[in-house]
Amino acid sequence: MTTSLSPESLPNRFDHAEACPRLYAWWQSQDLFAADPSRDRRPFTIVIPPPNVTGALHLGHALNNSLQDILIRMKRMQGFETLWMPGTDHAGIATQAVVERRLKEEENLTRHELGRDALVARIWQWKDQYEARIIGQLKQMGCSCDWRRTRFTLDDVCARAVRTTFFDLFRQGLIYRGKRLVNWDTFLQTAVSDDEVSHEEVKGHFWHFRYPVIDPRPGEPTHVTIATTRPETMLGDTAVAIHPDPAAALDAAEANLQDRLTRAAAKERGELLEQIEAIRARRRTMLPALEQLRDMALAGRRLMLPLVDRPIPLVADPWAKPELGSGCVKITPAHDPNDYEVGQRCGLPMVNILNPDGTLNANAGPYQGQTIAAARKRVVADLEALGLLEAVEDRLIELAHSDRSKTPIEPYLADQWFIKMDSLATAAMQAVVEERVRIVPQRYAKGYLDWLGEKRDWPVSRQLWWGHQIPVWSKRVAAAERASLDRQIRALCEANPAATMQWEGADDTAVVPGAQTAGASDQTAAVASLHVCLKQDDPTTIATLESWGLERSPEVLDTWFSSALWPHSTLGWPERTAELEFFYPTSVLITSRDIITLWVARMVLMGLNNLGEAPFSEVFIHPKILDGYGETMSKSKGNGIDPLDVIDKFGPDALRFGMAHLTTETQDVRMPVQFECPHCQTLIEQTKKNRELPRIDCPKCGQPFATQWARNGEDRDLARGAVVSERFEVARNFCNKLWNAARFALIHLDDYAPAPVSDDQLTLEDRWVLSRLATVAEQATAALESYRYADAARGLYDFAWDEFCSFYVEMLKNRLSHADQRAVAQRILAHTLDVLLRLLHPLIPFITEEIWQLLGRVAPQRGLVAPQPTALSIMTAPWPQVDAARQDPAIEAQFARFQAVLGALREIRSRQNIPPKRPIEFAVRCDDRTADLLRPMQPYFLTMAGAAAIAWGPNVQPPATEAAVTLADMDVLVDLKDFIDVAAEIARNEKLAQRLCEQIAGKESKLATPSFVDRAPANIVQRERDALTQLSEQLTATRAVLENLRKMGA
RNA sequence: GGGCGAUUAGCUCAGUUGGUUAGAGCGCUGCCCUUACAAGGCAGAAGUCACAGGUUCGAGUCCUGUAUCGCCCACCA
Repeated sequence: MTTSLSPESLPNRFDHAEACPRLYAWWQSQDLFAADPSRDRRPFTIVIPPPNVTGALHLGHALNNSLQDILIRMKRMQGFETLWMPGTDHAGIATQAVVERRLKEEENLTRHELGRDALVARIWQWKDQYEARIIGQLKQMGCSCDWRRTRFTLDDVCARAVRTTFFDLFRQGLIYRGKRLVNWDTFLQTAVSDDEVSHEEVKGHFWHFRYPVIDPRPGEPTHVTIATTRPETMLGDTAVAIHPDPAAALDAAEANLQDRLTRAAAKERGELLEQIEAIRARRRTMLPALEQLRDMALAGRRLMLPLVDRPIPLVADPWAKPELGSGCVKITPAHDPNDYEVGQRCGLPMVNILNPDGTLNANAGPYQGQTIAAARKRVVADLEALGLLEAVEDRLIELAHSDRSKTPIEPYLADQWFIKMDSLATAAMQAVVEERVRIVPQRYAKGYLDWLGEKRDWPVSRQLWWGHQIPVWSKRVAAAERASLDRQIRALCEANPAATMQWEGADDTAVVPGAQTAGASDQTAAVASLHVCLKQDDPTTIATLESWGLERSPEVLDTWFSSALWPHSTLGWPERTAELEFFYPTSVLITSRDIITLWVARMVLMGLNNLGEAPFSEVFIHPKILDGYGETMSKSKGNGIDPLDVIDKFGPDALRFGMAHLTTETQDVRMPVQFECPHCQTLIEQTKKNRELPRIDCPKCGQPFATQWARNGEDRDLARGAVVSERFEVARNFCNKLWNAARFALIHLDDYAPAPVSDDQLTLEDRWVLSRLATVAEQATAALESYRYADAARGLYDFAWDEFCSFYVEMLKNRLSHADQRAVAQRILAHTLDVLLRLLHPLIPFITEEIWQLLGRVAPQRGLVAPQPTALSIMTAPWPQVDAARQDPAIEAQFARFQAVLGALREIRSRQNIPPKRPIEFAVRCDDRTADLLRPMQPYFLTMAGAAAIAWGPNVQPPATEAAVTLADMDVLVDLKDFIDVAAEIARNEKLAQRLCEQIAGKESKLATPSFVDRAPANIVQRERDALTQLSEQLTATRAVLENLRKMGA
């Protein structure tokens, strides 16, 4: 790689738009990202949390991937054989929904009209497009993934891992068929997962209905009252429940409240007391009626379900809560998970009333064909007409909406494949408890353990087309047929180890949309289902199975199933590949907290099951990025930031450094968002109001620009305003500072000649900067190794800016102009910059590489003691060793003295408004040692503060007209000659004296407290005494100065 | 309902095991286009560390409670 620029003609800005793609392409051409398991080094592995191919990456991804690349790059420099495994996730429902929606919008087609194969082909096209875009974004961010190994959760390698795992679990008996309430999206006609459902509070009603009792006996109620927020579901009711022991349940409820009362805060007590009182009132007024209803239930009394005129039983079940409502609850087993449980316990039939498109089916009798909303109205009206509507309350209801289609979710029960979690979860919990998997920050381990501790079986089937199709062939078999089929299949499985079978018990309550009523009596018919799982798509076996009437499940697996295998499927498992042997288990997983359970826990569980070893030893959970209002960023809200907008404006290094700078141990990070006017670059604060506008008029230049909401042609033709955050300015400015410091170095290293340097040639500032550098290297390394990214970024920032640039480089300006000092100065400069670049490289890879290349041209041989040739790329340069011998607290303390005097001089200059070019004279009253130390620094006072020293030592006489700054143990006295602003100086000193008095008073009272003097550690007490002495001396000196000034003023 | 977290300068955030006078960046004020950098330099103003108790010789830091905000999980006939 060559650059034709000479150092003097380097631009004063790093041109990231030009340089970054060039550098990235060069890294790739040199194979610097490639991981090779045959190399004799220690492995360090990270698997990327595969981004969904749903769309482009957002700022959360930018954070996540920056943090991974930072670690990867440091480890690579530390000599590890480093693999960062890239890839993307097929993201089941999310991707299918996006493609389906486009299909509808652009071609007005549904997926059923297009057909399964064609739809899947469309989604593959979408995937190719977005995978390319995502990988492009990662590359622009500088991510050093081994791209040759890029995987996709639906590719052949991953598919094989999925098949193998599913088959294995199936054979172990850990996969079974069961019922689960699904969130049915009637628009997309598919089930959606819980995390794709958002709950909104809407105004709704709570209806109280009365169901007539069939043939009430004397003294019995004629009606039973129930309440519901979803009246139309009454068409699917198959019972009304009453608690089997209302008195005991009331006692239990009261005991529970009493227990809470003992722990409750004062504010909550009133409410609890009210509730207790309500229960007591119920015991007095309602208990007899409830017990009567219970007796009726036990006696087998039935109710007449109105509108469809279906007799339904009154059942006794503890799900009914006597402390709530009427004490009776309607039971709709096909549309409510709790009701389903009741149905199971009481042997109730299930009546599904819903078609897949959200209209009511034949089970709804006269309401068949109506939409839910229409049916709801009519059910209420019809019940009212019958005089069975007892009351209507207004109530806020949490209504579930599908994130994908924005339509209300309808819950109903469907057959699903489940994974038994008991043993798998226990193993995954142990891995964390025993710290074989360490979660950082540790507080997140609790959520992981709690979630796994519930051991809720994992429903893994989805009614989708995009995903790994479940490799199970099934048939419902009548009792008569069972024995012969069993014999056939059993023989087949014995002959073929890649086939395994399972009977599903006498379960005839399967409910699918549109299914007819399944009566309780059917259960006795003992129709069982036979399931055969195949490890491979072996055409002969499939043909055989199909000839026997088995059909493959149309369903696909939950997308998290394939994600759970990611750490080993990407390495080629179930093959024992060299990669798997070498790189598994991986080193660390870096992700955000919202998928600790969905993903992290399942990876641990599957890794343990498939390989007997957890997939990683550490999990780092990074913060979440919120907008300026503390809301999560999302494209649908309009407050999301595209990392490419940030890269365009600030550059990829600034994006990464900014991300690291934000990554503290907190769980959230706020990032106020601005629009950038494309005409005048003004930043316009994004508000909740303007973030949804299609166009915005720039308040500065008045010109309009488009936002992501631009829909009509006129708006779309406008220039688009980027959405950015000024929180990246710090990082951008830092990169610029570094670039210019490097420019200074390059300009002054033109005659660099590598020669050994001995310690006695080093000046105070050399020793100081080397000491600081060693400390910073140590701290930055420790910080990055323990995921304290912000500490690393801040430490390096402070050193580079405040110490290297503001002091060391400034001081070099003198020495470089002296021929006899130039060579040593150049050596230390080149060395310091070299080490600093290497420390910064993981954070800001592009700019450090560019400088590294340029530095290599003027100073190819660097090193503190003996010159050494440097690496071709900074990526392969060794990580700086911590040079403990260079750490010198004494030198740092001495340098601090110099800095203090310099600061005092600058303060006086500024206070007195002395023109910058006008030199001043000063004296320092201090002890002899300090004087000896500071005397050689005279040239620096001249160049850095425009101040010439006229005297040093304990007995210097103050100049006639002075301004003074009193430091810890010395006075800096400036001769102000004719330009003193006496009044200003008096005011300043008065203020200072007052502050000193306050501090002295504080210290004195502290030291006068016997308990402090007696009980605090001696060193602390001594420190207070020393401080008091020093403050008193400062006060005396300040008063003397004041007196002098007042004389002058008079 | 359960859990987790936050509250420090106008804004965004640091603040190690409790111990001198609580820091940074942005913004603000003043001076400077000083030959690496105006995306810069020098200096300055700005804080009742959310509130109330407690522990301690000593609390931004530890404990309890309150308020506000946020996130996760569960549930709501």
